[in-house]
Amino acid sequence: MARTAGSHSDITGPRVREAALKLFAQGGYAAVSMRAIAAEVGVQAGALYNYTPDKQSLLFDLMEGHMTELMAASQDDETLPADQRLKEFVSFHIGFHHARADAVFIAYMELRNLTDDNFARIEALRSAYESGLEQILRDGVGSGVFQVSDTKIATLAIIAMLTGVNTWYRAGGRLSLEEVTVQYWEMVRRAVM
Amino acid sequence: MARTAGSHSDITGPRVREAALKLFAQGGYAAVSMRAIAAEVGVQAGALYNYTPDKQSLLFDLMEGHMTELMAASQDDETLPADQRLKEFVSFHIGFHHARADAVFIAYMELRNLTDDNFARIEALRSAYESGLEQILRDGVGSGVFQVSDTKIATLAIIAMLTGVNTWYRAGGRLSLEEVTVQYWEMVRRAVM
DNA sequence: TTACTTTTTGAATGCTCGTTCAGATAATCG
DNA sequence: CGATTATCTGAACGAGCATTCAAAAAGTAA
Repeated sequence: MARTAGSHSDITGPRVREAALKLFAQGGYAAVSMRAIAAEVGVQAGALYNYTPDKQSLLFDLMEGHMTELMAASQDDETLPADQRLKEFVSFHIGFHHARADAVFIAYMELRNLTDDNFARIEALRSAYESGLEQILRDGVGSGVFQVSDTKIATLAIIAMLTGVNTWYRAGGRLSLEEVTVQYWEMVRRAVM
Repeated sequence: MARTAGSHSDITGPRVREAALKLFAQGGYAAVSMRAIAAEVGVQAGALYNYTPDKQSLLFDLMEGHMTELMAASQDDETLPADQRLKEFVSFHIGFHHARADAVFIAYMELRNLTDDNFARIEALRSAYESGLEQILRDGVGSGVFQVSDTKIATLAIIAMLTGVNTWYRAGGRLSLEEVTVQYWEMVRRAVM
């Protein structure tokens, strides 16, 4: 046997990334073997090297892809009042992260497995995302609608709080994601207004 | 060579646990070999098995030890007003977690490397700790000092926010831990009162 | 000192790891 | 169709993995 019927890089490539995403999130980068990823895809381990030069690049590509998507998806209309922008941020953050739980998990847990260069690039993206929120807070303080003594700390606190939803929320539970979002927005609003 | 000069289980035992804690936090459970732990201690890998039946038990003992310490250290005087109890909780949580950053990191990151039984025991401890905070919130709602519509969600949100300090705070930075604690208490207070 | 216990070494066991590559088969192109 | 390219297999490589254990040395107690 060699090339298999129906095989095509347009099909196998995405499946490799999906399998790696799922398995890395499940067991952690170090604990997942290339053979395990290959088995999930349904190929032999050697075939993976048509799609990534090595395991480390596979991890980095997943993380960079996630962070880039995050930056692309986050919108902020600076002409709106700060409280409205903040409400939109809360809603977006919870929704986006919930829809990509595996990628979020990896992006937070596997930073230490990146080379220094790769780490710096991911951190730059994360920092840019955080700056978006901080700008909202600063604008709100400037316009007098928020009372926040340290916008940097408030930024980190809010993001940690919102991202935490991913650790416990499961669809089909007591509350819908919309109800959860309402509750978090209420807490965030009161914390800064 | 065999037994080495000065060797004693009262000395080597703690050093094994310290080395494992440090290395697990640094590189992750799966990425750290028994040989690496042994090298950190200054013994051969075989000697570790005088102190743990296997690698998995070493991880579990560290996590259980951390969670047990956390439960033992957290105090809550139910006779005090709820807002005072909450303030004390915020201060305690930030301080305790900062002082044990490695153990906290492991306790949050390595849950998936536990067997089902061990996972259940750690989760029970975590749940008990969270219940302590939730009880404060419920009492505060009962006495009218807090306005919280869902104490369970508020509990999870507050803990995520406070634990997040560990991801960015480093001694010697712009703010002291006391200043950080004041800021977080202000946000928590406003979120629930 | 002698007998006994505690602690460690160092070698060995059987696996699994990431990665490479020649050869084989399928898809595609002219 | 035949020629070329794309994709995958299967075996192999050297290395490192967790764990075991007999033997050796150090500590301890009589």
